[in-house]
Amino acid sequence: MADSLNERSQNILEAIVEDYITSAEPVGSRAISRKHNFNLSPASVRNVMADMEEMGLLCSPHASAGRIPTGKGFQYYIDTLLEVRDLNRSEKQNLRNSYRFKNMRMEDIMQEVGRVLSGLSQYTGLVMAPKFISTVFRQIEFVRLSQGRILMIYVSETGLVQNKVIQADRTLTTHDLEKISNYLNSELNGLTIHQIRAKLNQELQDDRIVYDQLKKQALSLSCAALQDEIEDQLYVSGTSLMLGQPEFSSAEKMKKMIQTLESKKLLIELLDQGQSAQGVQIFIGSESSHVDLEGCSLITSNFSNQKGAIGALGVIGPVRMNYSGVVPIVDFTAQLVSRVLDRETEKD
Amino acid sequence: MADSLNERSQNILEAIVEDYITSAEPVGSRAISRKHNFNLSPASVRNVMADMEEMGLLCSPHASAGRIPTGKGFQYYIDTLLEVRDLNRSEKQNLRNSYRFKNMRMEDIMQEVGRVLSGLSQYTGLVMAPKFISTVFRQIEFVRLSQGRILMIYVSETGLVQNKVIQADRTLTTHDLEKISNYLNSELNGLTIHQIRAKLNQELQDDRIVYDQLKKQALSLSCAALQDEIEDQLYVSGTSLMLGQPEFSSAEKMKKMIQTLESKKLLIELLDQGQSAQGVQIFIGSESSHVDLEGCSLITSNFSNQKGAIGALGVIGPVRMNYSGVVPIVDFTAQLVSRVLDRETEKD
DNA sequence: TTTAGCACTCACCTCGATGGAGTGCTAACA
DNA sequence: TGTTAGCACTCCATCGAGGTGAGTGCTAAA
Repeated sequence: MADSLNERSQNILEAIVEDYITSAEPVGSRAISRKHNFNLSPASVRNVMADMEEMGLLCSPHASAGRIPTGKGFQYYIDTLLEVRDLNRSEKQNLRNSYRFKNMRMEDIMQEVGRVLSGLSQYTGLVMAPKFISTVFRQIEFVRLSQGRILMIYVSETGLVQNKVIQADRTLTTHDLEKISNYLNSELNGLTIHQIRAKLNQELQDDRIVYDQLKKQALSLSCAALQDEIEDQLYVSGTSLMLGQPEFSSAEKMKKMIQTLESKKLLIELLDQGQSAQGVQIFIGSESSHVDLEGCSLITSNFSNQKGAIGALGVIGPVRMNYSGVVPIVDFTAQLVSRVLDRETEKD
Repeated sequence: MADSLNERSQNILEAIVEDYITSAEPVGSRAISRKHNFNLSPASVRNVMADMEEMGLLCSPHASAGRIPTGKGFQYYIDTLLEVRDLNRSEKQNLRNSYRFKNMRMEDIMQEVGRVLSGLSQYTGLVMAPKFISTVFRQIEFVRLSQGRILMIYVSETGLVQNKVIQADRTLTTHDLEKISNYLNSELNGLTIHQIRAKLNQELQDDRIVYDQLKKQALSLSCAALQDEIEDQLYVSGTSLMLGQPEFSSAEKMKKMIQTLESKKLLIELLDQGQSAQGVQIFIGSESSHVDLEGCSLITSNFSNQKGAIGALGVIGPVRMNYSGVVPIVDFTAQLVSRVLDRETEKD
């Protein structure tokens, strides 16, 4: 995309981005020429900077301030210059020890992951629980509520509990429901929601089913229960942590950020977008993408167990984020969570 | 508590509080004497104000500013001067129409209530779901996870689903679990958790139980499942709304507020405190109570169905809150929610 | 091609002056 | 005795002037 830079320009861009990441202030030519020993005078650095400003990689808030990287500048840095090292053994062990998953519900695990992510990164942690449609069936139960409504409780193979209220035939007795759930539990065990839906559609076509009362009721109930999507669950933690960053020092910007995090919709959308990708992804909320995320970056990774229950986790913070520090944490955490999901699935 | 005020002082205090509620700025003697037709000169008003300042009901941010009510001043206003009118029929109908509870899960209802409360009040809505211990048993199910862990799913009579992972005897088969849950579902139906715990303790004393394998297993499992508390669930909505208030105009204060709302612990504590009370309660977070809530007020009310499932809802905002507008909303919403809980319980 | 030098720009800080809102006090008045 | 007009006083907010420092762009020399 950007015209390619020669090595010197790259070095200078890298230095500017990294200085800016730690200081959050415009970086001047003198600082660059002194701190990093390029053996270049400030004047030379200025020339390079002027070129990069023209290319749209840098900008200056006003005439006599230093330069700050633009969204495009950060993008270039991330695509070309950023070197992400793997965590070493003891770092991995530390990270593992940060997480306490013992005897936790799936919900608690997700929340814990968010909390740790945000604590380690000092930004805001995001975790999207495995999507309903990608989960594998383990068990379903029905509870009769008043007025013909039925509470459906679905447990996925990883122990994720989701529930939903459905309107159903008033004549169904508790005993009927029990028979139906028994039937479904034996029929659907081990299938993904995807497969289940295919199966349901197929059986809907089958005329013979009208003769089997139980099957018919089971079919209509499971259609109501499993055909529609269930809303994604997004856990946001450490909102206040991120607000310590200088980019949110003005009350105005802080409020906007909170609004964005609170509505969740946009975040879910973004996490969805990276769903087909493998490994860590970085979104930069510059002019291009959504207005509400201007000035923010999102580092995410998917996690999934072997059967394919797909969720996502990550960290959202200012564009001026410590990428080299946060990326490996997000990456390894996603691997850890994937492994935990697999452990849940294990038969003993 | 405060030395009683004569009528004129009361009128002036009321005027000051109400002016301050709408303007968020210190109120001067001239404004009071002009806008409200007490037929008093500013000088007279000043005399009264000076007295009330001495009594601790007012204070002035600096020598040449007007007065603002202190926490104590607000307390006096709320205790003595505030007149809360009931909503009229059409207002009630409007409020009823704001809530869409149809085919919603308990969780969704709680969330919806929070959203509407915050939307109507322009402050932050809080809803604490009925406490586990106060709920009435409807159904329990067990799902085997890996490594001898069992997922317990508990549904209360109002349709509130709670789950928990317990460590149990590895030898329990799915079939055993089914028998146990059937047994428990018939034994415990309609009992409160309170009653169930008493029953469990009693049976633990009973030696004969060792001879009945099923009963023994059921007992140990339900102890693990129902004996401990389950964490309270608090729904917080409209955080960003409240941040529009001028008291949070500084980034510093905004951040503090977010932290308080995010940690939830303190809020749950406060909502718990009002649990024995009836009707609407108002907490003023002045010097007396917790530091984190300085400058905030909390308007809450409990809700409960006839069987006693107790939760709480309310609104948190700056001390300078529109009490006369918000109190009736909180009050009537609590009544509505109570009625919804009862409807859930109804047999059809 | 690089660099030293220099003029220039602009944010930021401080300082002092000004104006306005509101108070407290005092003395006069009903 | 309570109320009020008048007045001096206090303090904040705003504005503009002036100085400072960081950093730039340009030019000419090495």
